[in-house]
Amino acid sequence: METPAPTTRFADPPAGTPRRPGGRSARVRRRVLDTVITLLVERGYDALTVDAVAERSGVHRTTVYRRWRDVGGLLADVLAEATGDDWQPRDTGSLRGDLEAINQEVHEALTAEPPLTGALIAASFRSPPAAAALRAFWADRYERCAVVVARAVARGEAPAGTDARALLVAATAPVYHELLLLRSGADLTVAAQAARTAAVAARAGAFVTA
Amino acid sequence: METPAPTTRFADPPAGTPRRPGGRSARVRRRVLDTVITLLVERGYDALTVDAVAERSGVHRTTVYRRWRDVGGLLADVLAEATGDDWQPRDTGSLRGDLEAINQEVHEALTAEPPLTGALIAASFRSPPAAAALRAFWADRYERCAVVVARAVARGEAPAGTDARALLVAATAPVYHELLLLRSGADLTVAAQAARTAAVAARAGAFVTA
DNA sequence: TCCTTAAAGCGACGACTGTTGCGATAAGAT
DNA sequence: ATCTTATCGCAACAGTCGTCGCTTTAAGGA
Repeated sequence: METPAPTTRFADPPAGTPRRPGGRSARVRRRVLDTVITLLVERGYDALTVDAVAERSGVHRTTVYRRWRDVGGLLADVLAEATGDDWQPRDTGSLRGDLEAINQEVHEALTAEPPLTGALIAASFRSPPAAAALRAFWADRYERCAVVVARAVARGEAPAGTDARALLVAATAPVYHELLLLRSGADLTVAAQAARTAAVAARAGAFVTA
Repeated sequence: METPAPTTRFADPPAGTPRRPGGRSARVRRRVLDTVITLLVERGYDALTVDAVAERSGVHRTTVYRRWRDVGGLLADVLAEATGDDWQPRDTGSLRGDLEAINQEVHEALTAEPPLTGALIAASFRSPPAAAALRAFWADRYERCAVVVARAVARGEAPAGTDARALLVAATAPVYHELLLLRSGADLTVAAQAARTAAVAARAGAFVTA
């Protein structure tokens, strides 16, 4: 004659936001996320299973499944934690130089071993939370890079009204495309070439929208 | 006192190339590949398991596993079959128009429902055969598109020595980037904008390598 | 300090994945 | 027509994935 026990717990917050975020939950979260990074670095993406994370971290399988649902959820949480860093684009003195510097970092991230970025992207195709986290990460990055365009406009390297995002996408997209999709064994010249092209197009006013 | 039976069959050709490609093997292949496409269209990528394909096609699980190994192998075979079509880029009379037409097709492919292209790309991150097939497909497409650049050079819209592949990648990469990675709800203007930018850069000689 | 109950731990389960050994069938050569 | 053997069908298996009902622990409020 009591109220029936709820069949599902954790109804409202789907993952990562316990209503008692204190001591134990915090410790569990920390141990799990640390383990995710460790496993990813040591054994790569394919070895990153929920079971492996659970065993290695000493947290029970069921707990991981309930709080993070799957590997994508785990990666999303790791990524969310990493998004709030203090990264800023370098200031090299020219638009082309700035874009080249950005593209070099993109190139490094995409060719790093183990392929952490690649793992996140692969996961984003299977897990909506991972996709959302990655989208947020990139939105943040592109926003911070807008200052590069502002500086270029101030120097007269691009006309006023230049669409910063479009310019940045044009500069970086070829690097992602070659390395991630076409998987050509592209070296750093791709990064430089794409940056140069975007700078030329910007000067010609190709990114002025209105 | 006979030679011991080999424990593994299908040693040399890993997939899809039986040494007796005749009647039965051909029928099995056809039924399986048709089923892959059907399932992909009807239920999407996540429902595309080896078991589902086996059951639906009436071919035994074991046979599918032996010939195609996994879902990636199945998709790779489907893709290989689709690569040999007679596709050609449209001739609109201008570089910008040609690039726009190409980008429109890319846009369509990436936003099609169900997301067949997306499924292939997702699979390419997990299966080397699928990745190889996709790479071959794109290499073929970019090669066929080179004629667009040749026409542009002939019309004087780009200087001689323009790197066709670099130009085409610059034109198309932003569309893939926005739709696949950034997942912004980008409409066709992205396609047009990227084509326009690439055309401007080409005219300015941004793709002349030497 | 005590109480309520959110969250973690536990064991078992059904479903699915991929493999193996063996027998049955038929492709392709003679 | 006959024979060899590549390929397919079959059944059973271990391993993994994700879930569920239940118990135990401890977070956070009184």
